[in-house]
Amino acid sequence: MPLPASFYARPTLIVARELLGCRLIRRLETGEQLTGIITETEAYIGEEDLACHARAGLTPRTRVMYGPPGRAYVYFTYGMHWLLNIVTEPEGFPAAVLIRALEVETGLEQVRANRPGIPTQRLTDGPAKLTRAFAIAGHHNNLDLTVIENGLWLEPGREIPDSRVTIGPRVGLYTVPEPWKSMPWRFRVQ
DNA sequence: AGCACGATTAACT
DNA sequence: GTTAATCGTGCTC
Repeated sequence: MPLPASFYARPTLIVARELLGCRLIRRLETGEQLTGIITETEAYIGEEDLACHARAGLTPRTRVMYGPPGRAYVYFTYGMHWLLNIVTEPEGFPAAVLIRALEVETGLEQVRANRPGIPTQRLTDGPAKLTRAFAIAGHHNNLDLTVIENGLWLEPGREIPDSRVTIGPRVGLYTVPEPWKSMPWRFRVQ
């Protein structure tokens, strides 16, 4: 059963922490399923957070983050990469969790085919790597992830104890001013 | 209309 | 450690 909208309609930091260990499932058009356990997330929270795209307010790009929780916010960056986020908080408040890394469970052969020439350990250890590996791109933007019909959803997976979770600053923020640059909103499984 | 830059990656010195 | 690749977005003129 997919995680329901009520799971995502909570404070973004709670959702980011609890998504660790959850299973991401991508059902391809062929019917084959790729699954992985989420091992790294980051929270982006509201217009005040100057690292969050919503700092620009409501625009065509950020509209999805203002929408209902449990939708995919997939955006294009650096001219070549797609990044997967999941919208959080009640509708109207712009926030999301970036999925930064996962551990492939099933569909490894297909994942390898999507990431030719890449060593197994490196297939999905970055936010743009996992979208390529799982064939997630712009057409998934604004997709409802609380139903299986759309071919992309999440489920409860493994329990991750706090002792295995590392919390630290978000990465890749070069021109973001303090305090936002250093907020400990990144969650990783050791 | 023009421009600077980016929630990155892979290859390279 | 550095850097090229590559283009949509939002801001300035």
